[in-house]
Amino acid sequence: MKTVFALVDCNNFYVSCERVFDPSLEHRPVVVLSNNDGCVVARSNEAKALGIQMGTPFFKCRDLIRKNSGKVFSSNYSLYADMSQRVMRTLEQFTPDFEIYSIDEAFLEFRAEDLFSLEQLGRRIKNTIRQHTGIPISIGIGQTKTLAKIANKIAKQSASGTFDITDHPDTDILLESIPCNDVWGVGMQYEKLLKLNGILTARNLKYADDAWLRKKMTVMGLRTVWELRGISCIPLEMATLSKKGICSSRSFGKPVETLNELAEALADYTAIAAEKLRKQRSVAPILQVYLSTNRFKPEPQYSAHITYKLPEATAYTPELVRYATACLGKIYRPGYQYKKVSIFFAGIQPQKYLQPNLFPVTRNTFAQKSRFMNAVDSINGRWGSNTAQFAAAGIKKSWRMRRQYTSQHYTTRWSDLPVVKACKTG
DNA sequence: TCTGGGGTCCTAGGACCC
DNA sequence: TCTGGGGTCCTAGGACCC
Repeated sequence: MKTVFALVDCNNFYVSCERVFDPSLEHRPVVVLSNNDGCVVARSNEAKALGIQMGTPFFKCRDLIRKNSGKVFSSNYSLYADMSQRVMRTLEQFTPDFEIYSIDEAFLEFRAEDLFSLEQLGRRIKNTIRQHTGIPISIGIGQTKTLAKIANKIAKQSASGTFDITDHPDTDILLESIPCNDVWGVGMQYEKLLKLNGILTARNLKYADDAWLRKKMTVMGLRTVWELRGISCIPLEMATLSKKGICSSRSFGKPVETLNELAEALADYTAIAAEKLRKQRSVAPILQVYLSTNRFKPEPQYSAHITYKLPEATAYTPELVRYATACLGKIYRPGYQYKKVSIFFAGIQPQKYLQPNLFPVTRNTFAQKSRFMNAVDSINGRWGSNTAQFAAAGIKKSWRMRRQYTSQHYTTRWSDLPVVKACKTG
């Protein structure tokens, strides 16, 4: 059975989410910043035209944006996650063979013979998403996921916003115009390696030697190249798999020196990661704590990490906070200006396979701990995160990240609902 | 003043086993 | 004089993605 893949990608997703609720942002340079208002992570086409690159530190382009009457937003993840869900729910209506690839991308698979015109189908999807959610998208169609990705890049440049590479008389001509680092799976390191070996375009890559690729870029690289040749090697992944590692990490709004404040922040992040753990009904047997200063500053640098194997895997926040705090105490050195602390849970396993320790480590039973955590999670689910939180995470939280330009929670908070004003006509 | 956060997969090498 | 072969598991590190 011959199938084709369509890659749907939301255009400038975070910016588009903001624009849905504020039409005055159309035709203006708009950027959305990363956590802590650090770097640019989304740009409108007008901002791209000003030469603002993905990942540019905000302080380097602030003036340029201001001079061009641009608008800046801190990231508003609850808004973007909610809008993403709406897009995905609409996409699902077009095929059961559907993979959510990221917050703003999805792969759809179709049986080629079922379809009259792929290009037409693409346009129908695009119009429906626009009508239902207000988000503009681009669609690329190809015989493999990698080719669909390339088709999507081409679609973004076209007026229609869709492009079907299966329909093209000579793909080699198209691939000739694509630099090899634009191919999905080729990053900076491989780009350098390929360049050294005279491989500059996607077309060069397509005809590179298999044995050499296998040796230099592992099976992953070989898979990518076969996909360029039209042989599908990367299947659709429809099930959402449980995470194998869960991390929570944020840099501070201002440098932090004391162990006390670091421990507060770490407790806060540990509670966030533990909630994710419980959400997928897992427990963690191993935790890692990372600590580091600001590598961009000329001051003395220090970074360290420590791995700790728990006596018994758990998702119980108070226990995890206790272990994490003890780990932090071991790697903390006074006299440094710290920028970031992180927690990482590894070796994650389903809670139902939990191997209890022969010698119980706490007096509370598993059932008691579960009931307590369930109560905390449902309070926060109902009334908003941080409604119930642990005192270890502090009250003042002076280390908290900067978010100076946040928009409203238009779709997830009653008090922030957009208001439609009536106006007289005629 | 000011530089993000959260994941995946693969490989090489060492420890350990019989 | 002379010191095997084959396997598994774990970890660190490196590549990639959005």
